[in-house]
Amino acid sequence: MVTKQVRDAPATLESVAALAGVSRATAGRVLSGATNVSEGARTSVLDAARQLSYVTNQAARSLVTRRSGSVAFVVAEAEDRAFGDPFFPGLLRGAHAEVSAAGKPGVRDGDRRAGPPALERFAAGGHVDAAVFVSLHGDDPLPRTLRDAGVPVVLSGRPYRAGTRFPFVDADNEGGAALAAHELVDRGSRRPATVTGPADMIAGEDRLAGFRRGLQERGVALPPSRVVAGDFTIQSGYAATERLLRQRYRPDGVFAANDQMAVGAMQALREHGVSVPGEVRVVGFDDAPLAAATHPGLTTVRQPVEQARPRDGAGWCSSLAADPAAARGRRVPSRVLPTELVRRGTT
Amino acid sequence: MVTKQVRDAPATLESVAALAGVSRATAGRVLSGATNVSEGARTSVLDAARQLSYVTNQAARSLVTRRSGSVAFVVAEAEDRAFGDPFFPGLLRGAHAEVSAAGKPGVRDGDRRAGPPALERFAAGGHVDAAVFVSLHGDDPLPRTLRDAGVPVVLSGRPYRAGTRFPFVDADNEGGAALAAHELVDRGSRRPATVTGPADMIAGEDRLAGFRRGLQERGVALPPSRVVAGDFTIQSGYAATERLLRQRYRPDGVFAANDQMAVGAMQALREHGVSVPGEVRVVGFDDAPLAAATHPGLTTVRQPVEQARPRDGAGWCSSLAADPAAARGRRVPSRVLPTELVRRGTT
DNA sequence: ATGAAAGCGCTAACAG
DNA sequence: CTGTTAGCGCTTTCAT
Repeated sequence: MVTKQVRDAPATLESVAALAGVSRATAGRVLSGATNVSEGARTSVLDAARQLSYVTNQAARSLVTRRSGSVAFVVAEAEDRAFGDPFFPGLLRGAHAEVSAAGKPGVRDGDRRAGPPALERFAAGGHVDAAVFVSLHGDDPLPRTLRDAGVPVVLSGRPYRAGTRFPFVDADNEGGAALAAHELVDRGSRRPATVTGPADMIAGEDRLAGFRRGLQERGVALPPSRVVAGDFTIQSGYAATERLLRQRYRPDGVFAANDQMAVGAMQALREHGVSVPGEVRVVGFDDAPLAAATHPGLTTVRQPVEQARPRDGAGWCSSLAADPAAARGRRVPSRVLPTELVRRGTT
Repeated sequence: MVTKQVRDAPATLESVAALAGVSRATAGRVLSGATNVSEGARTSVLDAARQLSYVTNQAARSLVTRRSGSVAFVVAEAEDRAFGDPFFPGLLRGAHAEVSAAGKPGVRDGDRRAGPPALERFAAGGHVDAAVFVSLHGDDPLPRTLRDAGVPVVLSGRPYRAGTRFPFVDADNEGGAALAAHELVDRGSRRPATVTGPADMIAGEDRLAGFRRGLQERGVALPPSRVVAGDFTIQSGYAATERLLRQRYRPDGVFAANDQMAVGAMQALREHGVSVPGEVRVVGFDDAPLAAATHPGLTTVRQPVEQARPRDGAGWCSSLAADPAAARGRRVPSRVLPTELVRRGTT
């Protein structure tokens, strides 16, 4: 007597082929979408596959194709900040959307706590077809290491050292910050100030540079006393703003390099009895969910972190994920995404 | 002339064995940490491996062991909320910490947007050793589907239907909410109100139940008019609180079912000129980073979402990840993690 | 258009 | 303790 073993024996190409009455090769052709198969064979294979609820064994496939079908999402960030920053999940989400749109089953997200060696081995071990680096600090060697190991690498955010020619995708931080400067001045601020991001992050630097340029274009000065350092947290925005308020000539405008810090700034302002936007105007950066939730709503610079990506088949990790071979060979072009001012109540 | 091909030919067990002068089997034993190998063999294999910078090919290994070494992290959540909620990255991070501590290389995170069939196929295709479900709504069928497909499943959060016996890990939402009720009353509130979470999330229900119980224990009533619905967003907390403030007898205490809503509540209160904690006391839930950043600091109920996990070798996905075979066979015990009140300035 | 056959790199018996 | 021998399930020439 023959017993059907459903649970214990997952369907294989072999079994599907048998049921369909064709060879394993043909079954494989059908299931991997080759064109040169007769109609008859195709339908019977497809039927058999459905009947056996066949799913292709990725390990076996990877073994021969030398592709894993997933891309690493590496967060090179102090633990607390990465996960605390609302910005980061958006990126993850965008990556997801793109990758799955490209027909890849999932994103593999790495973590640096295990230490570079672990990650390196992981990536080099054929686990991933490519790696996306997010929120890089300073001059991290890991991207280079991976690239040297043959893994295509894309950076989210402009690389710190101009020398290392990695393809990247970034928002136009510089241009967006200039927009913020214009807004502040055009609304009447004459003594604008800024709360910067951490010095080792290129996004922070770019935003400061852009803010400087924007003010200059409007003929407004930015003395060093009105540039205070933050680190992208709410608390740092609060503290930096308090420092600003202690000055003899209080600023009448604050550009915070991200929304978190802008929220902290608003709290400090409110507690010191300073009206927003009456006495001090505030502009943030990112257009995080938080920005729409403050009262008054925070005017901010939107970057298309996730919104723009799913619609955009051309760039970023989608190009990587969709065709690792191409990425491996050709250059993936870098892209700078446009930013725009979202005017709410704080200006 | 012989040319060394470093890049194009990744080292295999074969090549390592050859260089070390042993058989492939012995090399394999060494590299997978078997004990029954002579010192001599061990060192020469290790040397050869280092020299060739050998990394084991996971696909090949998976093919034979039928293990992938990764666990799925499935977020069954309305897109916006999952990624907007600061709570969620914490979970991801906790999962990461546990899984990598257990020697697994990474977490595979799934997404439901591709649709259940895709995810199902993915998980059933031998891609993952287990699946962790996060933030389940209502009575989602997917966990059952996966379990039926032979994938061990663990739920983060108590399952909606008591009937389905899935192992889960959850915070003591009920107990924590009772703590919040006690705090409010003990600090002087006599007309406490609550902003609830969405009705289809068990955590929201549990918190409401716990709040009810806590008040009852203090002999304080909770009329239906002081129970308003929110959906865990800042905005909903703001709106719900405004509704509360329009009532004839204003509440003198608000328990929001999460910190986001508590922040919204504080905004509404402030805008209506209501002092916190002077006229109205506020308590949140989660102890999100946001809670420490408000002014005054938000009193809230902390749940050990991530903190407790890495230290705790026994539970949750660590047990899954560390030993999928055991999980597949035996029951993974469910666990309810303790909550505690974090007193800041709003009570 | 289809089948047969040869591995991909690894692990797991099984002998020695 | 070590080597030999089989495959895991799939893709891919190469014939047919």
